[in-house]
Amino acid sequence: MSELARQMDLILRGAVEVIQQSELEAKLTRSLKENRPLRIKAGFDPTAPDLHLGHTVLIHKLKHFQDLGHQVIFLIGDFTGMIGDPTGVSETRVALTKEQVQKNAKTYERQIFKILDPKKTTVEFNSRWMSPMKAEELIAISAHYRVARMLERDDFRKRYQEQKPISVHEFMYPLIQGYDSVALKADVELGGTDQKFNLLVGRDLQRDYGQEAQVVLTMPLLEGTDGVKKMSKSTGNYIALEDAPEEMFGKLMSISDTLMLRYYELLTTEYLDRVKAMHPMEAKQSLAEQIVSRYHDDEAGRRARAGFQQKFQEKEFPAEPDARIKLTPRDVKNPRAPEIGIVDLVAKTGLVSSKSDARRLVVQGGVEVDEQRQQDPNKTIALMAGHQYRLRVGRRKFALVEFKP
RNA sequence: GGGCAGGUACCCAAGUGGCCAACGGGGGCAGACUGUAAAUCUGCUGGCUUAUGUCUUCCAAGGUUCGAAUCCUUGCCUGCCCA
Repeated sequence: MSELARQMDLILRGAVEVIQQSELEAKLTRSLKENRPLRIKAGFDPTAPDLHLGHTVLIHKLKHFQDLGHQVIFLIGDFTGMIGDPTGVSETRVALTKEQVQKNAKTYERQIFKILDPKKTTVEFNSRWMSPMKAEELIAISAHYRVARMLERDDFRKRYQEQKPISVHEFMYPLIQGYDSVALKADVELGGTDQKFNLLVGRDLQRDYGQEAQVVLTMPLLEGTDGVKKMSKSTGNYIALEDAPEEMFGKLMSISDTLMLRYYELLTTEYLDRVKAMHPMEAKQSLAEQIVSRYHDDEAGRRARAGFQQKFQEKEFPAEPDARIKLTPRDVKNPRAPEIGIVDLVAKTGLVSSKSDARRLVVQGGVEVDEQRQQDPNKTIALMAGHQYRLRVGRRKFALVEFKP
C-alpha cells in the first residue's frame, strides 16, 4: 500500500463525507512530496464546561491526523461561543458571557490531552484575531455572504418557515467560523455532519480571500444515552470525560444494545463482528470498562466494573454510596426515643429534590432501608446509635445514614 | 410606523369567569418483567408542618369581580402581513 493510500485509509475511517476527495488526495500528495504537514482544524464550542464522549469522535479523528504527522489545530471558539452556535437548535441560543466562556475553555485544554499529544497539538482561540477586529473588517466579512444562502441552512430555513425567531447575530456564527479557516490557513476542517454548512462557508471565504479552499471532512454525530438525540450537555444525555468512574460506567451500562454497537463503532477500534458474537451484557461491561480506563486509568476501570457487579448483579450495598449522612439528636423530635419519619430520612440524604419527591418515591416502592422496602410514608424508623442504615433511594442511588447521639 | 396572531408546568399543547395545581402527548421518575438492554403494562410527575389542609404558579405590573390562566389597561417578548 502506498503512503498516500495508507493515509487516506485512516483518514476516511468512520467519516461520513469528504468534500472533495480529489482535493484531499492532491493536498496529501503535495504534503508528502514537499514534506510539509497539512494544517488540520477542528473547532469546539466552549459552551459546556467539559467535554463528553460525543466530542471525542472528532478528537479521535484529529488524533489520526496527528499520528500521520500532520499539524493539528484544536480551535476553541471562545469568541463564537459568545454568539452561540445556532446549529441544530430550533430556538435562539442564549449567548454566554465572556467569563463563562473563558472558564470553560480552560477545562477543555486539559481534557483533550487525554487523547491528543500535547507536544504536537496547537491550541488556538478565535478571540485572538476576532477580538481586536474592527467593525469595518467584520462588515467586510459579512459582505462575502448572501442572506438567501444563509437561509439555505436547514435550521435557519426551518425556523424561518415555522415563524420562529432568528436573530441577525446568528448569521455571524458561520461567517466567523469560516473566517477562522482563513485566519488559520486550514487545509482540512473536521466537523460533525451538522456542521457541514459552516464548514462549507469556510471554503467559500478562503477562496474569496485568495486561499486554497479547505477540504471538509464530516464525522457522524454520536447519539446520547437516550439513543436518539445527539449527545449534548443541554439535553443532559451525555457522558462527560470527567464523570466519576462509577457514574461513567453506570451510564454506559444503561444504554440500549443498539447504541452500544454504535459506541463500539465510533469510540473503539474493536471489530464489530466480534462484539456482536458476545453476550450483550458482557459486551457492554467490556465497553464501559474500556472507556472508563481510557479517561481515568485501568485500575479505575476494573474497580468500576467490580462495583457495578456488586451493586446491581449481586445486589449488595455499594462500597461507595452516593451520600453519607450523620444524624444528630437535633434531627429528631425526642432524643430519648430517637426516631425519624421515612420521608424525612430520605429527604435528609439530599438524593431527592424535595420532600414531596421523597414521599412519592416511598409510596411507589422505590425506597429500601436495610434491604426492607418501606412503602408507608407515615412509617417512622427507630434510630439506634452507631447503626449504619443502608438506604436505597430509587433505582440507582444509595445512602449510608448513621445516628450519632 | 400601521394591521393581525400569539406568550400556559422540562418540551409540545388544551383550557376563554368558579368543577384548575390546570385535559392530552412527549420526556423524566418509580413499580412489574429483565441483562440498570429493548418492548410491554401500571402509577407518579409545583412546594410545605401529608393535610379530604395550606401556600406559590398560566410573560410582567396594575385593574374589574364574591371569585381570573380566562375580562380590561399598560408594558415586555415573538411571528406574519402592509409601509
